[in-house]
Amino acid sequence: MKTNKTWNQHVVKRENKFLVLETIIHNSPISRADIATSTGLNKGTVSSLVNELLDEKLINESGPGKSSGGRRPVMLLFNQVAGYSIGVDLGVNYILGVLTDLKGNICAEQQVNFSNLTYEEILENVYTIIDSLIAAAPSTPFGIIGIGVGVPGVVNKDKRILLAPNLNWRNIDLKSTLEQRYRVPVTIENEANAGAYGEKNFGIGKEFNNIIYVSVGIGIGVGLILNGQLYRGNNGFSGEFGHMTIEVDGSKCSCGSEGCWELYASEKSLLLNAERLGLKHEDRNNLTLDTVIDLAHNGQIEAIQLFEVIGKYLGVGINNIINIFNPEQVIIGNRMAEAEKYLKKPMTDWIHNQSLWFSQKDLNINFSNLLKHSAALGVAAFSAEEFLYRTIYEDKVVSAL
Amino acid sequence: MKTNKTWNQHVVKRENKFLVLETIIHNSPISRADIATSTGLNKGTVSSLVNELLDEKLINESGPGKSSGGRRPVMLLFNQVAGYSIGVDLGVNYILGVLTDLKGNICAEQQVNFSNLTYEEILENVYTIIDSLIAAAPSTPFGIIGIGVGVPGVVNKDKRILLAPNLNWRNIDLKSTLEQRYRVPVTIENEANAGAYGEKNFGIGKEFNNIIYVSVGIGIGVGLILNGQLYRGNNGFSGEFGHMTIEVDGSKCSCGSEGCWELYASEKSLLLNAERLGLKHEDRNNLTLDTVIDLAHNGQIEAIQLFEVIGKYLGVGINNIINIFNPEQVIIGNRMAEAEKYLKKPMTDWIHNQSLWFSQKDLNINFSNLLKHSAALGVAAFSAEEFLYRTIYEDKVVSAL
DNA sequence: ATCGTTCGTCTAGTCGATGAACAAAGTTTG
DNA sequence: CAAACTTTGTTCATCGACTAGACGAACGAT
Repeated sequence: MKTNKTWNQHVVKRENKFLVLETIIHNSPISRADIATSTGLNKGTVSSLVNELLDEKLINESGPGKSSGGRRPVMLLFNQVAGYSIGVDLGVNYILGVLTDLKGNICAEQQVNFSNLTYEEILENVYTIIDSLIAAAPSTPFGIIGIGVGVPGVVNKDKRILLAPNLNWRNIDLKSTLEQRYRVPVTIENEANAGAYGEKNFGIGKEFNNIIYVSVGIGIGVGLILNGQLYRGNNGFSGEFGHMTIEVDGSKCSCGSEGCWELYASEKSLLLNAERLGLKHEDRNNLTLDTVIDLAHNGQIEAIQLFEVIGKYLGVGINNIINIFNPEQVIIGNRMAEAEKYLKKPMTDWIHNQSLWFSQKDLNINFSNLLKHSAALGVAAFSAEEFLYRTIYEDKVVSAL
Repeated sequence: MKTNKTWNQHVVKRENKFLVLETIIHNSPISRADIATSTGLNKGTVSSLVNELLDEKLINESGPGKSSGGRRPVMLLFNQVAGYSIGVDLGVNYILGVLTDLKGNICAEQQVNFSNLTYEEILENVYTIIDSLIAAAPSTPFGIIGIGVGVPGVVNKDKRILLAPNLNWRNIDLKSTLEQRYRVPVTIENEANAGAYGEKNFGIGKEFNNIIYVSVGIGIGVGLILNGQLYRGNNGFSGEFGHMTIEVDGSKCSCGSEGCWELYASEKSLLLNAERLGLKHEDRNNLTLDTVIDLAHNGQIEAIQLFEVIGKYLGVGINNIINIFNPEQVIIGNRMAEAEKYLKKPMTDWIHNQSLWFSQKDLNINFSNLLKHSAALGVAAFSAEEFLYRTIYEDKVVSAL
């Protein structure tokens, strides 16, 4: 990538320092000598950069490692507990908050479920969750290094929530609200983007660089990792795949268009179909995704067939995704991923039959393995990554992420 | 962008040298002093880099410029005639070759039309065209710096043509064939990718960084410029938008799937519909796109209505594109763009009615202004760009483009 | 003619990467 | 067990690219 920036030795140093840090993060424990060979940097250079990182408390020396026929190396570890990050997944009917160390390990977790709350009430719940996560954080050199929030809606480049239809939110500046209260950097991100980032960093997408993460919940959103980077579009609105037309002149969608994908393949559509069938759970009368899954588990054929329909339509949309992006990996995530057992076959059958043969080369189709944690971990990782940038670039350069 | 590479002073120098060259290319005539202020580099640094570029014949000094109250600056010009590039657009029923200078100005042009030729026959035509373009090139320091070919099919990362359905080609290594004959670097690229690159560099897309170029010919292909760079997908197969399903269980497509976009919005579909209607041109009996356009120009209502249908379906697909990519610009190119007059209104009407309001912010929908030249100019530009990289990076580093 | 301004070059200085030498701490071998 | 070899990590002199600032040249304005 051509960056239209001038290069000088200061940039070189920062870039190399970041490279050394990343090498330690992803390969710890690792010795100075190994860093030198794996990065191609000179031993002396690595030594001096490592010493700076030690001074900044970003890494630690652990005891000596195994000898390979000579002096034993001093192993270096990423100091993943130098600070803690908070990630909040703000769903349509739940809030999930996690406290993670800098490497994305979950140290504490809080969840509340609700329905039909006002913005103010939801905000109170968010405060409560964040407060208790902060209280749960050990005392560390850097403390809480940032808060990330994933929302089921459209977020613009200034991190303002333009529209969250299922929450009935419009034009909300949650970022400033939280920053004023907690005095730490806050980032707001679309839930699908966050989930994609979570899967890329901690989940099943670790090894891949062109990932399409399909978040199937009440609606459908898509997060795009292209060439290893999150693609957000011109204004931050990319991935509104839920409103991709798959049936011209199909049923009307609330978005104003017709035949949108999420009318056929989302949780909303599943529940609608279930209701139409008059499906009922033994001990409840209010249908939810979980109840339908229960029914399927109990072997009820209608419930299983409902999932098979959803699976086929997921296949239709994913087939489009494959033709468009030629991705390495497609990940199905969010709540619907829990029905993998019933969705997988009809979905992959459709894809194998319909997709162009060359597109199926090197293609992986997976269900999320982080399940409900994808988005929360993703936003927490955004904060952690930005914190490392800030620390290395010392002068308040905001990450160009 | 994080490149997992080490940085040292050599990289810094090359990068700055390339930056200076780009500044001259895009702002010539420009003085050394202006380059310094606009790049942020020191005057001395610029001076020494400029002198190297002069030695390498990549730039020229022209006479003194206007004084702004002091010594008159020496103006620098990009030596756009240091070498010439050849771009070939290999269509389904035509070959268009252009000879361009390094800035993309067309110096010579050759076209032949044909139908139903074998690979060998087409190859002969390509040779003839390239030979005559080479003969037309003035003698220059670097001569012909490369040949680019755009093809209507799927090209993998090794530049092998895996499949060109409308030419009935499979697994063809045109790159090696041409390189052996002409002994210059050859690049093969999908026609839509090439067109996108052409429009981004020379056409209506100059000012934009997130461009979706929709090439509407016999089939439909799409070239993606995301964050200023061509996105090719994991294996180079991205942009097979023609086979995006827009109608589940719609008509069968040759690709094996159903309801593909290009069944509704391409030249192929236009001609099919025209035939069904029994449309006939005065003096010909074989229908082509041009004849239908002629009929529309003559006010024949059925022909105009045919275009309106195509326009609507173009709108359907482009609406999907907008929801998916949140682009800055969508460009409709290739042969169908010539019918802009009849397509535009039904297309934009559909889009304005169906697209989410926030997606339409900062969105430009344009028809190509390079018309049939987009792809040929694009591939020529690939070669030119790679030549500059090679020259600056001297040791045979292949462009990471 | 003189003064102030701008352009481009030149020189000394700074900073970071590099390579080589070296000390420290191991292992292997006879 | 001692000698020889290996590997690790530090130190130091050197190199190369950028920078700041001085300087002369060229030009406009007074």
